[in-house]
Amino acid sequence: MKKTYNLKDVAKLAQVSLGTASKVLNHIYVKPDLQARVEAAVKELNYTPNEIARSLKVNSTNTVGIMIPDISSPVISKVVKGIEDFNRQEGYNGIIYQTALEMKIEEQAIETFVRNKVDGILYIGNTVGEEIADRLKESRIPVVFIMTNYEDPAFSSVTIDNVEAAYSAVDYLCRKGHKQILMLAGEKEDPNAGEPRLRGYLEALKKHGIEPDPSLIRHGGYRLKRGYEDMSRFLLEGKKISALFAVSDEVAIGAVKALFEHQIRVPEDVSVFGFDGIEMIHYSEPTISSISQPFYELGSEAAKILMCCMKEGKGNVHKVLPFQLVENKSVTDRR
Amino acid sequence: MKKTYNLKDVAKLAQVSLGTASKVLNHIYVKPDLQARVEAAVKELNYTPNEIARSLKVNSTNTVGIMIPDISSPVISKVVKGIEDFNRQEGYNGIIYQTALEMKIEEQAIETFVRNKVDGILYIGNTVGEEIADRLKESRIPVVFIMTNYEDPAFSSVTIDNVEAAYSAVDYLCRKGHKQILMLAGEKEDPNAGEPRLRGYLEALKKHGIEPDPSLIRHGGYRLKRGYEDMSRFLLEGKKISALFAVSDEVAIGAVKALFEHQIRVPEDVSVFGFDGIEMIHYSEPTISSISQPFYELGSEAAKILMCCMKEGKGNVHKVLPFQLVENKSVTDRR
DNA sequence: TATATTATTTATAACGTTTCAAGTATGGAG
DNA sequence: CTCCATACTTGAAACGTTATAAATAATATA
Repeated sequence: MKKTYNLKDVAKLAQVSLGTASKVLNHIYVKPDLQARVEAAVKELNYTPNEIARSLKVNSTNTVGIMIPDISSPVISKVVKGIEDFNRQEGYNGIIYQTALEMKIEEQAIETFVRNKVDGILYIGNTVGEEIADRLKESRIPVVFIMTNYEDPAFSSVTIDNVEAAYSAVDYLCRKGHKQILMLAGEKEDPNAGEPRLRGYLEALKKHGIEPDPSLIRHGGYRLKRGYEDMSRFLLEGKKISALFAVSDEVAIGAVKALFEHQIRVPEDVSVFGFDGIEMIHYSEPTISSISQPFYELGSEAAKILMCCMKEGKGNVHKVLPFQLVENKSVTDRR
Repeated sequence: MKKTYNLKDVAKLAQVSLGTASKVLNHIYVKPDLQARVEAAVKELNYTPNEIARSLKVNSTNTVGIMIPDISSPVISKVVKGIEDFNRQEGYNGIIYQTALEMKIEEQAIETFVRNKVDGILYIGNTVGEEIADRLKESRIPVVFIMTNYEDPAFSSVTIDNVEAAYSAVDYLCRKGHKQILMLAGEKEDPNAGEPRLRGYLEALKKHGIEPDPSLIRHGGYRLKRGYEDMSRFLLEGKKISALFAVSDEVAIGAVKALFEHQIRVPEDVSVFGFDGIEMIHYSEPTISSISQPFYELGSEAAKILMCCMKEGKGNVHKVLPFQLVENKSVTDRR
């Protein structure tokens, strides 16, 4: 078993001191001849620095912890891509921890991050419990929340304006003459997506003088299957609607399947409006109008802000990125 | 700035030696009273072990490096979920490195993994270049390839039988009476997905006595957009076909969109068969028949094998997981 | 009771870096 | 030619653990 060389070996071979060898590797000036000898030795021994030892000494790991509900969601994975690409370019690594939005697991995640001395934390969730917030604070690690609603001067955040986005979606539907608009609204207790998007929906109805019908507000989930199930259940009631506003594109696509199975045409019979702007909305039949969130940028922007927090030590930056209304073929004009 | 406590502080407070404190934390027997004192001190100081220091000392990080083309792919993200779930349960962390299948970046990934002393590497790609294989070997880190074709006794792997899977897909189409079967075949030089799936296609045609028509084999990409583009391009030629076999579900879904735009009905005019079994095949219109790969299991199984390699030091396990043929509504009977 | 044996605990040396005070060249000024 | 500043280089001390050998306490044996 060939031993793996360390900096001491390099120094010895180059006939310089450990300190000098270290300097060369950190691009600190030493006399050219010594530098050359060290570099030659590095090559000769095929030396690779031990990042663990460095981390221990300088007390910084160039690693960030990433808490997400579920990597297999198209939304999350796009955000993570934005994060990873930015971090990589800065020479940082990421440890991903899937929490399934469960507080217990979130606590484990934080524990793991603390033990592993991550330099920063990126958090995607929806509800941030007090306990979690407290743990994050006592960890004294910079945190940036992504697409996560939580007001606290101790942390930074990157989001879109969910109320405004939902408002403009429903406003769009109303302008097209829709009056009975079902909302598949996500989780009732979700202060991030569920609650604000519902609020936007209500505000838009109000503006258009439409009395909200409680039976047209259905709470449920965010994923494909739930969209299909929740819509199917609604359709069994036989209630008449002219449009559907879904809390996510996955729910919208699931709902379209349910509508199709009930021989209800989209958009001729019922219009559908989604939320998120995942790639698939352009490939479903019909293509689905939606609010497009800049996932990749949400990720990269958050990573960038975190980088500042880690390097300059300050926190409390709050950035709201713009959304976009994407017009596709799933909404018809009722005027 | 409150200092963060270390094991020495704990030992001092508990009035025991450092070694004893260490033992308690590693669940090695010490007299109950000492143990109690240490535990009390740990709680009192809110002590968290420094994993970095431990890693340096024991020369093992409980971390695995994960090389993948792109986390935002529905296929990859499912595999990664399988990996992460298994690793988490074993107390391991993962460092994800997106390679975009570029050798240059793959080299950087390996370099990063070596510096950070990962205990094992999971690799998803398609082509494994000699250089990459050599680097992996000289790193002396256990490696498991996932969904990646590379024959070398030095490494382990988890895959499905792509030839067999493609064969059974095309065989299925042939049995339904299809003769002019277009294959959107992925990359020509891809020994993992592209090449073997094409081989399966050819073998099935041969078995059914169908002379393969070279103009019905189109190389291209694997993602939604490429599926749409590649199919659109094909359709402009006006060539008649009765079925399409797509190298991936994303390609299939993209192609369905192209077909739809050309007013070609699926499956009435053209049948479509996909590959992968991503969730979306059940939500497209029509639902798409496909070969379902056990993504999650591919990931978790690979992580499990890697765990063995890391702990027992042996490599060279090759596991082939079963695929499944999923019958949906995108294929019609032509007999 | 003294001694041999076993069971625990302790002190100390690593692990591979960076850092900083102290040391040694180098070069310029007097 | 001597003396000082300046420019590099060096040696040793960390960083927070684990592991090992040496020391001590506890128990059994005669």
